[in-house]
Amino acid sequence: MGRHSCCYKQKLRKGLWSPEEDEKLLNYITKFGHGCWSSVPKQAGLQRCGKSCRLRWINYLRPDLKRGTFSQDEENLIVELHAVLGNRWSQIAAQLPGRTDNEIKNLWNSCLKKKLKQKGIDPVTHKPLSEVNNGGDDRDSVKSAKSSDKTSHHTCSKPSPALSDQRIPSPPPQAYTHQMKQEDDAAMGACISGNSTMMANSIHAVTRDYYDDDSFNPLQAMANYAPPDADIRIPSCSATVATSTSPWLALIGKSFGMNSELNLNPNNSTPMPSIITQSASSFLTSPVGFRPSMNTIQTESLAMNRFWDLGNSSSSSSNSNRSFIDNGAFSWGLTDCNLLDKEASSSVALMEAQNQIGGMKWAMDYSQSSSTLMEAVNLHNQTPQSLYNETNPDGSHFITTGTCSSLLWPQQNQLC
DNA sequence: AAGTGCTGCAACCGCTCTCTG
DNA sequence: ACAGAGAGCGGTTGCAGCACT
Repeated sequence: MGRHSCCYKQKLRKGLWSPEEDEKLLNYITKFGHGCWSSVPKQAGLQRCGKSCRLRWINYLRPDLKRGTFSQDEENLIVELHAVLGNRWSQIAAQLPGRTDNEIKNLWNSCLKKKLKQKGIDPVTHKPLSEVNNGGDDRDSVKSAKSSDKTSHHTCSKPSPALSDQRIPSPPPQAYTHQMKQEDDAAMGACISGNSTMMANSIHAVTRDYYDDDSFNPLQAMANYAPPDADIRIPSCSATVATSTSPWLALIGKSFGMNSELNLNPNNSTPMPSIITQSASSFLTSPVGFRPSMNTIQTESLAMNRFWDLGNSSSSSSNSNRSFIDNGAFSWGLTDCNLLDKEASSSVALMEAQNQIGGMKWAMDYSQSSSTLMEAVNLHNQTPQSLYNETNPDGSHFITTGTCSSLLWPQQNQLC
């Protein structure tokens, strides 16, 4: 416990900021920028620590802040994002222009949690409260009940860890066998072709990689493995994707862990819960991806030998074509929903699915053809790499990489 | 009018990560 | 490789203002 080290050195003001202090800070940063925060208070003539100045600027003085109450759309988006990202307030805030993480965090703790509970949804797991209570582990609810018997919200104890706090451990080293690849290929193919029986297997195939259970959440994993400055984009645009035509959506819905009873039969038109549909559809119908940091790749991703695809399904009824580019870190999901559409392909001059692996950059040029063999270029040594147009059991196609696979499966030549 | 409890917001605290020397 | 400083994040607390008795 104690004050930040910089505050020990001299007697610094704490507490609320006066209008004069605000003006000094605003004037200084407007003229000179903040640069090194620790030097800001001195330069600006403030008896504050740099940390306090930074916070005041970010949460209150920044000119691009949108003040005022949150709209219903914003609240909905926060709930959706929280379901995916957990208490990653800064990442949630990144999706809401003009809003700060602190603001969103306060809104969540003071308002949205209650609203969800009133709707019978557990704010931690985003599952129905009845389900959570049955599990007997609704710690947050228990605590809330206890604290409500007392005095104020301040008596709330530390909430149970959200999904985001449950860091996904590095997967155990695992040899990648021919059989496993075949299973994965079949599973992915099934995922694409909409074969319901095989799709069930595909879920298993995807999740089995790391945890031997269905709790694995690829979106959560993506967020967890992403570096703090990662460019994770979950655009708010929300095209309608019918679950009946989008097995991949069903897969992601399952992976969200929000509805374990999700019917995976693509011919079944049972609507998904709206929160899943919206989250998943917005996720899937827009370019999504992030650039893993080198550290991430070196320390975590390269230790894996299997990865998942984060592409998006076609929003049309066609689920036959799909591109996933396995590159050893994550399969980049930069495939636009129309990318493989022939008419649209010409407009996509260069859809870059670029990543860095050990200093190599990969770029996929989709401008040549949308349905035949494509070329990937290793930018590092300019070596063309082949992409293969593969055929699903039902005759539909999907695209996968050739030589790139040696990165995905580094032990390809030493298969068990 | 005074006391009490509740609420929402702003700010602080401690921790972790990253950068730099 | 290591230590220290800075930046950023999420959890927590302090407090002003409001509602209610």
